[in-house]
Amino acid sequence: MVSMAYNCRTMTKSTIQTRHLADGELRVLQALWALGSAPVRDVQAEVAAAGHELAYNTVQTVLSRLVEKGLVACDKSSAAHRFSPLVTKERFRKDRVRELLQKVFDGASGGLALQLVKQGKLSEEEIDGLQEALDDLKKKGVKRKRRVR
Amino acid sequence: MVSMAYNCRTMTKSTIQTRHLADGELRVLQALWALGSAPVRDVQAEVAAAGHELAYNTVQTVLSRLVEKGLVACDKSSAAHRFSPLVTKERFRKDRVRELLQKVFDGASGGLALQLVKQGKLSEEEIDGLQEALDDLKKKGVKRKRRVR
DNA sequence: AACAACCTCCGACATCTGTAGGATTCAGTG
DNA sequence: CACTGAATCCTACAGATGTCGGAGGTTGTT
Repeated sequence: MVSMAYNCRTMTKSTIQTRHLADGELRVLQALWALGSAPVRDVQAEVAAAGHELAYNTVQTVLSRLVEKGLVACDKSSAAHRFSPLVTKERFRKDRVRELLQKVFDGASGGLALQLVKQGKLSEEEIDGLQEALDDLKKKGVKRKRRVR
Repeated sequence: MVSMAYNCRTMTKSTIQTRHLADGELRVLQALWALGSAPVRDVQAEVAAAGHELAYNTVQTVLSRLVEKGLVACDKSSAAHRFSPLVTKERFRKDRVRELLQKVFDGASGGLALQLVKQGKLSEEEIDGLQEALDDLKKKGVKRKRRVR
């Protein structure tokens, strides 16, 4: 029924916006990211493996809600339906960061980043990766106006 | 399931953990951060100023819910109660970052930071600040096991 | 065919959030 | 003191989520 709750199906990549998911839904989606495509039974197992036991039916309900929201696809061709994620983990992460920035950090990326560098225990590799990214940024881009939104 | 969702009133600073707040509650809390301490009327005005018109009673309800959750204090000594935040914006931000890290980034700070640097539009100053922070980290911390906070 | 296993579908109920109306109470003014 | 305007308190209702139970359809096996 198309459920236009989230019209995240316009085609420009940057238009897609996933909304904040509640804990349970996120857990199930994460299981799907790990599995790629799977029937309820497997998703349930994966969620359980991740530390959250849930009744079969519960997983099913959550999955169908995710389908309604357009975040998961359901292939009904065979007896046991197979579900698969429609958003990538990367996309989702990006959106969550954006959300956090807007809602909690007044859009100041620098503040969040700084907070992270100070509070997160970064490994040497991570530090290197970051420095590299920063150098890049500085070198080639400071004025490039990348318009989004 | 006991619903002990929020027993955040133990006194050690590091024990306090604010839970994810819904949008409306966050907006009200933000107004309080801006005001410091204020009666409903003022909070309502502040929230409105920030772009969200709400009925007086709505603000009041949200405030009392925040009080229940232990995030806001209510001084009833005078006729019009005065509300004030019990958590600082900093504390809250820190917790939200931690939450995002755990729920969406598998605890990998580096991933989030990188995401930010790439996606967030950082100003030159922010970039400099970050590089500095990173240099610091690298210089003094790499092998020292770094006792938590 | 009859049975057991497994699935899906539908319905349900509790909690949390958004939003607010109506009743009640209180403080200041003729 | 009676009235008025403002503030508080209580109640409500709808939508989103968390969590399932039970009815009823498929399928593989005896």
